[in-house]
Amino acid sequence: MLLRLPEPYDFEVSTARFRVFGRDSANLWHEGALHRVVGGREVRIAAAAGGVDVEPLDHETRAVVLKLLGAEFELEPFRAWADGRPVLRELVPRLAGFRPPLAPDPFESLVTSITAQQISLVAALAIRTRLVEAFGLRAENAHAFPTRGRIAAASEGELIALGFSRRKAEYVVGLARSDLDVEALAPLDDDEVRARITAVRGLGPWTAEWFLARHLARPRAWPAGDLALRKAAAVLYGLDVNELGRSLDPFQNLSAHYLLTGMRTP
DNA sequence: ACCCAGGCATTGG
DNA sequence: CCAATGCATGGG
Repeated sequence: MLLRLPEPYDFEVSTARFRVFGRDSANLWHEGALHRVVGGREVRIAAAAGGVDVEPLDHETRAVVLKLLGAEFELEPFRAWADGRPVLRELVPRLAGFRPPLAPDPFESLVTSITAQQISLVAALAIRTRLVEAFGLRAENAHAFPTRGRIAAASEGELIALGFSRRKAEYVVGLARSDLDVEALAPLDDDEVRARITAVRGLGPWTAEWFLARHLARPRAWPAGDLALRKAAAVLYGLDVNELGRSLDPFQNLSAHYLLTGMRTP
């Protein structure tokens, strides 16, 4: 079934994230399509004219796939705004049809960020995929991301055996067992979300900001502590990342995604 | 054998 | 309050 997305939409460019860092068993690139488990069933998402082909497509799947593919971003105002600006004026047309994908699930988003703290995304994904395959139920080819309950029931030793540092094993299990209500964050304003997230051990400013950016799709989210984003600010603008962030208001989130994707898409 | 890679908590001044 | 330190893996 066709699931429409605002045009232009380039599925290959938009989903490159799910391929370039290695095998992602929860967002699996398989036979030219993106596979993800929704409600226990494997869903196949493929390029199609006017949007994507989704099979099977039910009510829940529609919502998850729209979230996953970043349908909620308003790209038209961003493109118009970017047109008058240095760097983005060239970058946005070069990545025409790029719509940043999102993490559909809040717990998954936070755990994914913990795995990616400090180490390369290739190393982080290798570890995360081992976690997904160890604790997430498999459908056909893809695995569901492990549930919070399953992680809460795991031991730190089991995570260490998958390649987590002792600290990160504590963070992940501790988050799963914490009283943070991740579903309750969505209606809160940016600063309140930051405060609730950073109150949890192992979740710092960088993780909070990526949660705002990649799960809640907040327009002004700007992970200034991000190593790759600091490099992009220096290389593309010759600016400090915080200065650049202020100059990109109110489109910091989309700008960050375009800058990072542009940096690794020659 | 190094060194770096999309952080964070902890410790010591 | 700011600087230094350890962390584990994958790739160069």
